[in-house]
Amino acid sequence: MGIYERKQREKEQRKIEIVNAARKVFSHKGFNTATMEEIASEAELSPGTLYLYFKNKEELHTSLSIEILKHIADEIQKVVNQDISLEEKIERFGEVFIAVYEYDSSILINLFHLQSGETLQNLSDEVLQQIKTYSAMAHGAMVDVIRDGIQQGVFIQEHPVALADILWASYAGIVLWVDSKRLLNDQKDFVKPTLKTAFKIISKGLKQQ
Amino acid sequence: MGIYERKQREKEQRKIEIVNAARKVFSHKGFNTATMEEIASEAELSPGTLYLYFKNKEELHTSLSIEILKHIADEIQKVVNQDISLEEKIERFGEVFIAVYEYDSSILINLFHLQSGETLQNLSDEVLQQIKTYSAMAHGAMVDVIRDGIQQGVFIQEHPVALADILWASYAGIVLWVDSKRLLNDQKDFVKPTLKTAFKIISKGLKQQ
Amino acid sequence: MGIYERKQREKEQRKIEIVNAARKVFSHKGFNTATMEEIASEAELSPGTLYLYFKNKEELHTSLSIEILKHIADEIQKVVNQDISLEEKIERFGEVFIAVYEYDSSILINLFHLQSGETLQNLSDEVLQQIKTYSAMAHGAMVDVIRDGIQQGVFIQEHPVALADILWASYAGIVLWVDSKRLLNDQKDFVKPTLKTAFKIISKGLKQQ
Amino acid sequence: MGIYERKQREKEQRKIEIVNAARKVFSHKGFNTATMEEIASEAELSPGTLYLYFKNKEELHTSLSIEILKHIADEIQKVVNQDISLEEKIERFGEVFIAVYEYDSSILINLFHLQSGETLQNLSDEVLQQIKTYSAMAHGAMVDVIRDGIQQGVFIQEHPVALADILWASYAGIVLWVDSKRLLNDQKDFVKPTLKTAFKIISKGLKQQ
DNA sequence: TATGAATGAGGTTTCATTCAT
DNA sequence: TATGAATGAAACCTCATTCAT
Repeated sequence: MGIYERKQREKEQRKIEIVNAARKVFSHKGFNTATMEEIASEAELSPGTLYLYFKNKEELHTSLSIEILKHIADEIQKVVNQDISLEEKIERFGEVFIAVYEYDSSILINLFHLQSGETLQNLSDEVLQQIKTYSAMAHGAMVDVIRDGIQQGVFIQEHPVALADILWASYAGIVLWVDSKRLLNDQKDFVKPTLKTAFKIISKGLKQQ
Repeated sequence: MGIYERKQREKEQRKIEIVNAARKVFSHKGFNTATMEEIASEAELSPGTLYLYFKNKEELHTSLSIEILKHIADEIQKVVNQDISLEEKIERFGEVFIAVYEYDSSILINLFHLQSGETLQNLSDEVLQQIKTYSAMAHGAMVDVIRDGIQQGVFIQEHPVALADILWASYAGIVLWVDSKRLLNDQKDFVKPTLKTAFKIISKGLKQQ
Repeated sequence: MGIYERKQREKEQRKIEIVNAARKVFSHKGFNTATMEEIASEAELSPGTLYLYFKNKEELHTSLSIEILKHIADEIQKVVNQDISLEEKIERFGEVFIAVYEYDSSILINLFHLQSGETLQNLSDEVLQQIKTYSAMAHGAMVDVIRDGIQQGVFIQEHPVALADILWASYAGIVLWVDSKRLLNDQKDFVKPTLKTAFKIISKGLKQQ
Repeated sequence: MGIYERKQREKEQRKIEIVNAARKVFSHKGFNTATMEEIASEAELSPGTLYLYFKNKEELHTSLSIEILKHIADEIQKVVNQDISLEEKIERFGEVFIAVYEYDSSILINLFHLQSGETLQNLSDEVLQQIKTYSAMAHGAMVDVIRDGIQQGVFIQEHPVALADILWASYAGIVLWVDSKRLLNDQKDFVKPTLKTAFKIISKGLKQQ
């Protein structure tokens, strides 16, 4: 491994550390309340250093969403590759969202944040493109499954992209909402069963007949 | 009408004007980017005046969500009272969300924002209580329909509160998500058909058999 | 009594009510923290009305000091008229300050406030003149006693005006200081004995031999 | 000197610069009228920088009083260590206050301000503790002198702490008052002789017989 | 005379971002 | 590359004061 590659890898590593610190702080405080200084301190770096790796606060925040989009895309692809029925795959997609939620419950809020006009308008074209790409990847795998299902007559006859959107949105939305109810009610045990039920309903609704 | 009542009504009117101005500005700019000065200027008032009617920026913003929660609760109640089948009611609930979305597409984002931990933690108990109340009202009407459906064997056997949550969350989430795709793609005409499909899927998933 | 006199008297009465309310609020909160709205509310009037009687907040605050200066002048005059020895009069002057302090412990702070450059520079000439006048009256009576004492060889040979200043300042300063120690220590019973001792010391120091 | 010490010293230096600027502006304008922007500009810094060194305006202001309390404590200790009679020490204490007054005539006003309830209630516990500490140090030295004097039968038999309070308060109060008369009368030369007389009176009053 | 809603200037404070070291 | 002190713009919010009624 040449010196350039090593440096490159160290740089990549440092970036990951920052993202991890950022996730911790953004999760805890939310976008507005979190400060760059806190994130720097969590990453055991100085504020200035963050700006060597990220153009500004917004893009640091966005990188969290990109990271998770990548992760979701990967996990969904794994489900697609499994040797199970299409219906089962649809249900497993839901479990991907649950896993993401359990890893960091604030992350889906970030995803929705990201999509809000306020945020989108302030992003650089480059980052916007990244989001579109990874988003498309994650969706793409879903679309494939659905398209297959339609062709085999297992799923209802609708535009597969629209169906993938619906799947994605309702899964993400439900996780988000159920989580917010948990915040309001301070009880936690209903979260997972409710989500399971939700995914069953959606997948049932998708089926032909 | 006495002088007291007139004054009271004027005051109420003024509050509505402020809320309208706030909606316009928050929609356009989002919570952070919007400034109180802009809102005041939109309402043709001075900044200080806003604070005679709302304790701070946060509560002004929240009042938008409360307003819409009230509206949703009303509309859902209207659907409940209609002389149509339970299945149809479920689908009409979706149309309530579409109507809200068409009235002001940013408003559902507010609702999700509102439920995020970041916001909830900064709210006064009084306002928090209001949110819980209206939220409960809106859900309550849904729960009634679902409970009836379960008893009549039309809907699947699950906890009706959980089902209402799922319904609400997936409807709101889908509207939100589909809207964000519109923002990313700059095309609009797929929004409504996609939503319609979504609601059909959910309501189908709810049904017994 | 003509209608003009009655009106005049009512006006005077209203002014006293405002001053009383102002004293209560300023005592409790201090000059900066107190608001005109609070004072108005305490006086069961509207904010605007205060401005019919006082040019601004500063002058309303100053009027408290003028009021107390008048009061001190009166009380000191009473001591002067008593049929007691000059030495005793000097000690009784101290009791006047104690009485003022017991009536409203914040009032001597006001007096010192008043004399600070910050305040003096913002006062109208008219009010400034009033202060000088009443201040001179209060001092005048002291000066008379001291001048007599000097002539009778009871007090030390110094400029009587200077001695009166010293008397006034040390009495006021001690009351103020001892009160502030009370605030820091949350104990109260040492205040009066300490003051008594203080006055004894001063009056002893004044004496010839 | 290592790099850490240099930085530490620079930081200390910067703090002193800010305090100096603050003293100048607060002296000239008083607490309310002075603005942080003015102080920053006087220190040739930006407003934000002040907040790196002081939590808020109140604590910056208070730091002036703490500084002077320290100074007074030192100077009084020096008097205590001098090889002069106890009576002389008492008179020299007065000169400490005169010197402080001549260094910055507004500073004793700050000290009295500080002790007023309005200010004390808004101070952090930490700062409050500092004030108590330095205050106690300054008083402590006075108390020692007085206690000696009582034991030697030179001073009157009273609680030495109370006597120190009286000494402190009358000295500070007199300086303050005499200064305010200067402001009202626009003449200056009577200040020092009056103060001298005052201290003579007090110290005479303290003496046994 | 009294009201009290409205004003709007201006203050404190925060914090993303920069840049000399 | 990393630092972290300094920046300074800009936001929120307060409240003394005014003025139409």
